[in-house]
Amino acid sequence: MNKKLDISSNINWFNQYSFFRTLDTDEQTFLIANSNKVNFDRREVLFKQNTRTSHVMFLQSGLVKIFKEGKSKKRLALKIVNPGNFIGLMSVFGDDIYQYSASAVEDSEIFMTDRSAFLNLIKKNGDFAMDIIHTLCKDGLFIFDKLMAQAYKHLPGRIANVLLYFSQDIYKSHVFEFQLTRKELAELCGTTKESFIRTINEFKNDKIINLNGRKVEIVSMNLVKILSDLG
Amino acid sequence: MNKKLDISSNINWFNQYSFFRTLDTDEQTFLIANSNKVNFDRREVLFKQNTRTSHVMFLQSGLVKIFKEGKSKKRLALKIVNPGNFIGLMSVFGDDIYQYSASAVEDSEIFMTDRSAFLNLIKKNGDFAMDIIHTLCKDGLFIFDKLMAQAYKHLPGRIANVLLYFSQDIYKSHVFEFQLTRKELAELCGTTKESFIRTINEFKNDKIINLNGRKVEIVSMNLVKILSDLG
DNA sequence: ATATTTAGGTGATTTAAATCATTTACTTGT
DNA sequence: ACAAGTAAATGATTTAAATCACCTAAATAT
Repeated sequence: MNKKLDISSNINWFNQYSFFRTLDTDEQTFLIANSNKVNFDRREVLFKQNTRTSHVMFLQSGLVKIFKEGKSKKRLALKIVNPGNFIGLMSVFGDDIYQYSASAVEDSEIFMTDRSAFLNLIKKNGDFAMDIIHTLCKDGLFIFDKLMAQAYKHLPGRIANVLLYFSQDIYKSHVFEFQLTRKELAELCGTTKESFIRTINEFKNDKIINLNGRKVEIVSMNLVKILSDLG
Repeated sequence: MNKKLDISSNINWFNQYSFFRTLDTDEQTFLIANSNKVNFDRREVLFKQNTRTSHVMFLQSGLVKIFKEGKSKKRLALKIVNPGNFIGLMSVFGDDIYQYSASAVEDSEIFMTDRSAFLNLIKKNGDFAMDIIHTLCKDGLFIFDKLMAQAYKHLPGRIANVLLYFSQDIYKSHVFEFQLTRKELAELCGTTKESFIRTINEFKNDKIINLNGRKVEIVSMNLVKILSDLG
């Protein structure tokens, strides 16, 4: 599950991700020397809320869910992480303890870097630091948007948000297949599975989407956007 | 309202704030040379959502409210900024456009730095960059907590949160005076003024707090914590 | 000084969504 | 192939909080 990294074979995939673009060859070599690649199976936990932070994780392939657990097994999913993005940066550099959990939604390859090595690169390379800062800001603004939606949008609006999120950010297609259960989707909308099912089936009955099990087709992107907008 | 800064008189207050601790004398001089001090009166707007970002703002004295405006004049207050903290960093480095507004809750002195000069310091001084990263992470985690509370805590729990927030983070006392109207306090709890008034008056009737206009005394900190915890 | 607006407060009513209960349809493991 | 567990779905009921309507008390403007 955990393997040492060979430098030459890794420099290549580095350059496809904008994050490592700012690192020079020495820095890339240093990063690789202080990292491992770890594979996680679907549903495996990457890290659990309330455990100590240790590594910076970068998703190479697969799909990862970020979620928070509260009292009486209530869960709220924050987002789904796409390949080419960091996982849990906010906790690693914000607290010694993870403030949320992460689990693999699909089989995933994670590039794990020692926290202190990553910190060295940030301190040494200002452009790299700025990329990280930009990402953290974007992430923060995303959460603020979710907070606003949670406070003021009704369920149809929040479900429309999530449909747009999957279609535009995750799968980049108007047809896709959820890799999450209804309960998990409900957690992403900040509601219960029953309410989620009822409301998304109304979308289906109103022919705004086609829904067959986990297969979705957005029939009227326009209506979904209007629903999201009106809240 | 806007005055040029004299270097020698400013180096002093710099050192009382941990943020500028990592800057050497040259960097401090550079920062001051690229900054102005601006005063805002109570209720004046520092920046408005959907306008272009331009400066990094640091609160020297006063109190500032960060809030987002949605459809049909719905507002959600994110937080109250204390002296010694940056205002709107997340938008300045996350987007060209402010994603939220800020207004002075009390008369406030703002130290404003040109975005590009601030960026230079981040790129040049890795420790400074790490401090900024740490702050952004903390801010992000704070919003995530609010999101969780908004999704799963009932109003009494969210009001208890806000009471703890004022008492522990803002005023650092169990007696304090709100500088906000009931409507603004409601916006900080993600509710309406009517619901806020009803619920906080229940706290008063149950002798958990004393409330007289805007004057608050937390009578049983323990009960407030329990209410916050149970949700 | 008086009018007008803004803030604080209360009661009655409605409403969105949670909760509870149960059924049916899939997966997953042995 | 079958049992057992998990996921999806739907109806009935309850509930927290929004909305609506109104009133009083301060604050601000003329």
